[in-house]
Amino acid sequence: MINTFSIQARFGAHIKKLRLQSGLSQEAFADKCGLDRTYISGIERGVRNPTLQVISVLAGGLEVKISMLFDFK
Amino acid sequence: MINTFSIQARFGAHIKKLRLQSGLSQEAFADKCGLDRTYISGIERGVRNPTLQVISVLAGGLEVKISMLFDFK
DNA sequence: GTGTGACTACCAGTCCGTG
DNA sequence: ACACGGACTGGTAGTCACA
Repeated sequence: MINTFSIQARFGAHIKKLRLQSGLSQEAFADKCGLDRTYISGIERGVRNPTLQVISVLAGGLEVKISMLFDFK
Repeated sequence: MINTFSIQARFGAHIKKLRLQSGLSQEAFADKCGLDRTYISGIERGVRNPTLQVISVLAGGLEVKISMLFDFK
């Protein structure tokens, strides 16, 4: 697959930024998304590789379009 | 997690559209991405739930920004 | 050139906990 | 409120033969 490494790290950092802008804690955000709190933590730290469905859910939880989650790069 | 519906189908359709606009066959596209042809097929048909890393590779193969892969919706 | 079912190894995602 | 760990289950990555 040979990847494009820090995509997870950059994605996670961006998610964190958007979450903080929404004034949500990781826990509140996780609840809103219906995901596990530790999983959100992992995503933001760049150690998780979320699927399309999860990315979609994250966008929903942040109340933004998916494309906005990729407004870095 | 409760599924946010046909996000996969819509994503796949959009990938297909972008691929055709690039004049690539599934095979050529798969080669360019370093992925299997049948895997691309699955994504375009909406039966696969690709991860962030795969999505990143797809964007690279199409030579577009990731956010452009979500320009639907 | 593409759709599809089946397959194994590995990871996505959950749940328990700690500091 | 968050980082980080271990253990677990189901789903995804990646590939094949065949239509």
